[in-house]
Amino acid sequence: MTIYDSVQKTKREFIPQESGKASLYVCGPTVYDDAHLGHAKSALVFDLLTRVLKAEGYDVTYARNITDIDDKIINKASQSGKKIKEITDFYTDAYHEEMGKLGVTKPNIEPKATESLEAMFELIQRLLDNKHAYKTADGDVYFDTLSDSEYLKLSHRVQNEDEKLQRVESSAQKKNSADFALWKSVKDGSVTFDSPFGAGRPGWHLECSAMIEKHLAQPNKKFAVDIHGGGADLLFPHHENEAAQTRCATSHSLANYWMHNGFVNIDGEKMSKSLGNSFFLKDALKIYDGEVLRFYLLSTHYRSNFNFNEDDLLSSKKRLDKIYRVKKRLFGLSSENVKTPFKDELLKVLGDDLNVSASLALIDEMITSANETLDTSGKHKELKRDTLSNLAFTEDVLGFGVKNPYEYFQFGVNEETKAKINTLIMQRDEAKKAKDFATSDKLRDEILAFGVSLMDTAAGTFWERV
RNA sequence: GGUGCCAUCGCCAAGUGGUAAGGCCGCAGCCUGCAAAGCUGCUAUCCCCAGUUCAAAUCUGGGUGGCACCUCCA
Repeated sequence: MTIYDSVQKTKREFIPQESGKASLYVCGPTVYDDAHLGHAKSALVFDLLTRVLKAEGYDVTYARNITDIDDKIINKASQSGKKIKEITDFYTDAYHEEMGKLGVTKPNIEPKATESLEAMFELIQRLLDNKHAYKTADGDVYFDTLSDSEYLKLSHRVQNEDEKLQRVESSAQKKNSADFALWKSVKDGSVTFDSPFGAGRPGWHLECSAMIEKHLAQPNKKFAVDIHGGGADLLFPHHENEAAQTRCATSHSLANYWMHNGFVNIDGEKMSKSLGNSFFLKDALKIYDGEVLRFYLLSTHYRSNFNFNEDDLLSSKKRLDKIYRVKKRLFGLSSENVKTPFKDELLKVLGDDLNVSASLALIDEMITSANETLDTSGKHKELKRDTLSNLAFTEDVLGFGVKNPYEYFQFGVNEETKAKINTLIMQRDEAKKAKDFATSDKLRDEILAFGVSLMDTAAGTFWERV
């Protein structure tokens, strides 16, 4: 497959370091608040990537971290009076639950910062030993950006000379304004971790480098991982700094391929707390089926910025509905795995840097063609078999159409309402049989008032939530 | 100010040199007791200007208009 490498800024054929295996590391959430649509987008994109890699036959090792040491977490703890772990556990659980609803497959490895401190210490020590890091009088440890000739090559940034040579006269005692903390000394008695460098907290960038070394990297390889992913905003400074640390502390570079997903905006504006327009997943999931959100968020190319908009979401839902309607037409038939041209084509377009749009066009064509044939009389045994197999493949690779179709269409309708609707449908059927259309139409209006639509089919009358 | 990205039908959105995928909406028809669903048909020459080429939405230059990063951020 080909992958757009956001560092080389070009599409590159994916060639893993170890034949048949692919390693992927993605920056996960800092668990101090509810996950929003942006977190969902990132998780979905890399979930899709792992699914496609697996479908192409790769043995994928996928790691996504949980940042559970962070100033924001500590602030939240001191403000709320709750314990750190109470907060991080709560948001970690919530994250897992919400991602599950979006159909995001769990990573193979999900390291936490608090469980990776030893690896961080080791990395810091190596950087101190080889003079890529220094201690300040305050007890902080900084990475010396001037010591790394490759610094800023990743993000293609230029630092002007004045800025570069500017000595920072603050209490931090940084040599250079671009230097970043590997270890922050904390003396006020608040949350600290013991380390060979004194009590304090690790720098954010260090986490990822350390976890990659600990869980994924093989020392004799040129790159620590095949692919490193994350949100577009992480390229600088986060990934730049990660790459610098790994490059200077180990014998290999951090990643061979870099992938960055675009941002999610709400009605044209960036989500932010100051604008008060953050769309949290927990709220979105109350209104929309998780799979609808999955479909919508993945419907645009991962590198583009995504503008979340309710009208577009509804048109995405209608598209997903079509998958479920054909599933309904074939419901209950046993499926078998057969080779079809559709599968090859689907994998081909998804293998082109995850061209989801092209894959959706293929799915729509496949469904239309199946419906067209099913509309004509006949058994169509082979078509049914192939369509079921195609749908199963779509479920595996894209995660679309994984639910029971009847339950999908009844999302958000409570049992009491379902019972009422079913009673009314039975009454309407009797009226229809008696050709009492005035009554049956009146009953239909009553049913439609529940916010559902009705479909009379050969197999009976079905309803869907509108 | 520095760096970079983008501009395709009413809306969403593929396509990076050979003559515009797909979806939503809309219109017409088939089907239906009537609907709904499904199916069929119809709907763009690709922001502007100049250039390269036998050939450009796709390459180059200029312009206009959006956006992102440069501070924590998916």
